[in-house]
Amino acid sequence: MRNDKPLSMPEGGCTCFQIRRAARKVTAIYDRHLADVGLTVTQWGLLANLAGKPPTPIGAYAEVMAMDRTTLTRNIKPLLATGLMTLSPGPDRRTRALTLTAEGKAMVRRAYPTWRAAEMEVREALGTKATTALHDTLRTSMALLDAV
Amino acid sequence: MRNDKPLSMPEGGCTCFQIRRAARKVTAIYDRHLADVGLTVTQWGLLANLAGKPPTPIGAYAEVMAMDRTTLTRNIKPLLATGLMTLSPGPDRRTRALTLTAEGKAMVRRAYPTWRAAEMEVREALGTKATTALHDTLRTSMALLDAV
DNA sequence: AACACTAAAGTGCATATGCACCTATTAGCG
DNA sequence: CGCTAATAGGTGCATATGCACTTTAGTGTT
Repeated sequence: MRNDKPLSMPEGGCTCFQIRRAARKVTAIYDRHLADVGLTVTQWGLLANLAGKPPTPIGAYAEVMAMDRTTLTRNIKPLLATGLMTLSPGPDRRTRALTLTAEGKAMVRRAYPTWRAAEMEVREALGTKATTALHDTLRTSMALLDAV
Repeated sequence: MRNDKPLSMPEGGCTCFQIRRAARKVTAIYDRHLADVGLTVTQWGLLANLAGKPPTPIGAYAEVMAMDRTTLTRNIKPLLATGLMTLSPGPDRRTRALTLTAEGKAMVRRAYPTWRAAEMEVREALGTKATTALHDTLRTSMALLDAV
């Protein structure tokens, strides 16, 4: 086997590159839609998933969102600043629990159709079959990686 | 159809959330391996894909890497600072062309096995079938989204 | 040549990401 | 009770991301 060019196609063959590229592309679509209501897709996710939950500590919510705890700490900053969620003291003096405010709930209701529009744009671009394949593949892959 | 709870599972059902979560997870694996040689996966990608290319202008390279031009401008900063690549003047006084330095080429050779190790870790966690499915699905999906 | 238009790249701002490290508090154990 | 472990959370630093805007340089038209 010749081996002069062992540095083959990291961009085409690198799983990480592929998935990051896809994340950038898809994020751009969602962010473009959600900009109409002044949210990023990350912020939308944090708000929408908190809706209906009881006051949730930072660490627990980070786990739910599969996000680093310190990343969550920073990601909620603009949401706290705009009054869409609040940090209330937990049972523990260490703990601080996240809750949606009334404004936050209103925002979730307002942003929902916008999120749906983004979701539909992707769904229409991909078609039903590719959309299902993408969801299934990602879900399966993540389950396998989480198991490690 | 009842519609009292229209705000259904954005985290499970949101394509964007799924793909960003996957990107975080996979990035962590690659970054953990590549930290051994002092690179992030983004930096590895930028170095490895520049190897063998003639001096490439910023904008052109951003397009190759499917990355925003201004993001590339910033991502190359640590690579320029550590002397792994250089910006030389292009044919045009507006243009600045990227090239790997000798140190950069050496780094690519050195980091290659490390990258392979990360790739293999993911591949082994997923198995051959899921790995192929992930690659194919992402490639297909991106082609469909780029077409829009 | 003068002026408008386009192209290449950088900056300001804001967010997203995560490791290493720090602080405060609680739980547990002798 | 007092010391130690573990737990919850925040900060510093560095990178990653991209939109809006600016700067500089080439292009083209009259």
